Amino acid sequence: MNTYNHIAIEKKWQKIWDDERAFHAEIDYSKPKFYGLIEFPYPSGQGLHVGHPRPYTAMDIIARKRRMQGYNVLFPMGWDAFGLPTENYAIKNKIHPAEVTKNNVAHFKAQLKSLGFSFDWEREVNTTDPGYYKWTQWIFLQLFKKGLAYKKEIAVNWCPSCKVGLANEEVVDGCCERCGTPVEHRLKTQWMLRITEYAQKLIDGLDGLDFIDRVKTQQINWIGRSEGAEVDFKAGDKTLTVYTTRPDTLFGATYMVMSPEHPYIDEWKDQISNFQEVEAYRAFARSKSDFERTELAKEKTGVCLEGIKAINPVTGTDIPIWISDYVLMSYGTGAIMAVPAHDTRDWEFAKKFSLPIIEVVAGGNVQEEAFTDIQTGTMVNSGFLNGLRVEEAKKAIIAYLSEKNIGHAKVNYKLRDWVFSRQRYWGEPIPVVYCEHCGGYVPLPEDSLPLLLPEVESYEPSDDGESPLAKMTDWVNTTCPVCGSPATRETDTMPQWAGSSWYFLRYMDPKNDKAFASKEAMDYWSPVDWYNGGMEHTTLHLLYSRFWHKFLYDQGLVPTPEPYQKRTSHGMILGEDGQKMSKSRGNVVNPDEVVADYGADTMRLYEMFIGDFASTAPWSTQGVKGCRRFVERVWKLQDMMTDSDQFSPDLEISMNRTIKKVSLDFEAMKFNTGIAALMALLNEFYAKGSITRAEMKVFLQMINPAAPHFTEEMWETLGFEGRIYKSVWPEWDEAKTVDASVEIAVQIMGKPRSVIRIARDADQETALAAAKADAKIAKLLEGKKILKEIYVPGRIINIVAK
RNA sequence: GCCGGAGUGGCGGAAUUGGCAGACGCACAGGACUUAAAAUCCUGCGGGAUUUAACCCCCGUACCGGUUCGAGCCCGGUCUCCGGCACCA
Repeated sequence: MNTYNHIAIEKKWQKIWDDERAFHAEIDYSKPKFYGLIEFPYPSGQGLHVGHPRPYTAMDIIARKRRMQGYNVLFPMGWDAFGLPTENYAIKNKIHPAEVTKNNVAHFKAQLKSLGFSFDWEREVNTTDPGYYKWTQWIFLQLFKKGLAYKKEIAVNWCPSCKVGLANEEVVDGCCERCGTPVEHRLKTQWMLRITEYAQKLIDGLDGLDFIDRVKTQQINWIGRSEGAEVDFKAGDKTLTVYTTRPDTLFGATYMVMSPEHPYIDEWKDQISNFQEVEAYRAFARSKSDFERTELAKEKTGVCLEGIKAINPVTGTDIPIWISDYVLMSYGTGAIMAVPAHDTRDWEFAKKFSLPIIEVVAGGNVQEEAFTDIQTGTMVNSGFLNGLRVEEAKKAIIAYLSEKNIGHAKVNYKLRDWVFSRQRYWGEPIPVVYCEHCGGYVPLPEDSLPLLLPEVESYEPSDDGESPLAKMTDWVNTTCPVCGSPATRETDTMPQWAGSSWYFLRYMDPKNDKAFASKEAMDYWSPVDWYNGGMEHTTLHLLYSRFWHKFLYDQGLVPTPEPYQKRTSHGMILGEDGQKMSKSRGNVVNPDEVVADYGADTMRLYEMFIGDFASTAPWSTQGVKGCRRFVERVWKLQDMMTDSDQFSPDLEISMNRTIKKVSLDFEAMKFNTGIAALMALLNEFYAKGSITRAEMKVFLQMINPAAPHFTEEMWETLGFEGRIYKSVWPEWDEAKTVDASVEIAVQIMGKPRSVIRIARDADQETALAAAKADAKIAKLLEGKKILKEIYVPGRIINIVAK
């Protein structure tokens, strides 16, 4: 037997697979299909990280197994290549970002190929390719035409280091997700996408989907639906509307609070006697960054608007209006009714400023703390609501408000519209022009797409927050496609999330230049059957792409209301020291070295064997060696093989059990236990000192999806027919997964005392007789009275005796 | 603070979902082979008590209590860790 040379073997088979177009998804729409998807990487300059292959190997195993089970499999790969790091690298090294991208992609691709993934490379996509972003722009135009893309002056999260506006989802603890710099607020005109329009649909759509629960709950929490009511208060000469989830406590509203940004404040300027003080507070609130707002002690601050009074609509009482930054302009109406007795924040505020606290739900001590329980309380001090329970009172007050026309039920969402523009170069140009004559933004004609990124001298963004494209006056100044008047191009570009919001559709028909994908291709391949990705994308990419897809569905452009049928998630791989891998810690494992030293097959097996797929796990070089040892032991089976084309009788059950376990475990992403079962079976072959040809065939097939190279090599060497990747996945015989006789434990008083071997389907009488005949059991039962006997066939016998 | 998830040997982790806790791998120890080492193969490996040896016995799945013939798994309470959200009215 030749020695195992992973370098030669892996190179050989990677070339053969390429030459044979082994993993090309057929355009044969009559076969059953399987569309498996993993998140396409951002091709960074650092190259592949050992974290990348974990989900890729997992889905590769599923894809390879499904092919062996007769499916037409689409398992594609591409590049999410727009983005800041490339642009920053380009600026620093004076290379065009497109050039940087090209180099990085080539490096990534070589690394992925060295791992032997069965991607259909003929369907490779790249978001920075004009043939691709043409359709990103096209979809944007559809959103624009339906009023879902709009421009608005808003206070954006501004990262002073990246010099770019950020979406809410990109701000973590008040800091820039990417560089950690505290985010500031800046007023800027930004393109927005009306994802809020789809808030309810995004919640409802989750119902029929096979997403892991963590993902569903996180999306639901992020969307943040709440049910309540809007109530109108007379306030000065105006009507001030508030949103509340506790309309039942209206009788306890002893003051109101407006956000410092509320527009009424300026309109009341002449009537507010302490306006200077109010202005000072507003300036103070404005200067606080998000970081300070979340990190600083949540000590309540605020100023009373002197000279303006509101009236509680149910009690008729005059109540004061305050402004405070604990009320946000971006949620509800930007104003609240304060019920200090039953809301923790209002209670703190009322205590600090000595405002009256009136109990309207009995059950707590509202002088000590706010009583917020909605289950147990009964209404008091509340006129016609007295005596009702909270839920009843909510209905009653809403009915009353509706009848008087001063309020109504209302649903609110925490989700906010998606800030869609970036003041950077390396992104998709937004295909609109601003035309004075037409009085606004005019979309470019669809047949003029793609709108190419112009060549610029310098990619550097400016401190004033203008995109590098703004400096390109030749490009910016154009004519309006509608009226022909002079017009200016939009100079902001799209965020990185744009291209990834629909890429799975492009894979279905990647070269189409008439449409983003043909109806035929989408009807066949949609939806993605299984999408595995990181938890960190739950409220970003995953939510954004569901939104785009739902929009496209509503326009009749895609066949399914949801893009992904199933979503699973993998855990992170930590450094050997249990810490997150990072350059500064010096604990980064380079996948190229692992592949070179141990081989791709070992690397793949190890990453699957490392632990529970969904959990984080630390890297272990010793563990890698253990998997290499497994590969070599399998390799050495060649010397032990006999010619028999049957399973040997004493291994028949093990064989069938292992086929079943591996088949089911892989399907459930329990790769660690699936591989453990293969190792256990290997140990059986070693214990026996031989393996039959029939056993070898099935054994190699089961290992193949996880470790495709050396199994293919052994398949060929041993003279099995064709290619292993084209062979048919083994089936198990359920009847042969169980032995006729079985060992079961015999307990006395719940403690295991002995083990007996009896027929699997032995009846209670036989089983108990056998148990009592056991010497140990007989001895322990001597002189005792049997009170109860439990027999669970195939599992256990428990005898209760005193 | 709120919402999720978890806590099992020296380590990564198993446990048919209420039925012999610790599969499989790593590390470690002993043995075989070797001039020797590595590699490889075999054996052992939760803790304790006891023993010439085997059997046997006790304890053990973060902690306290409960349900059950039987609990790592279910219920009540406590602690710790991880993830998400966080002044959302």
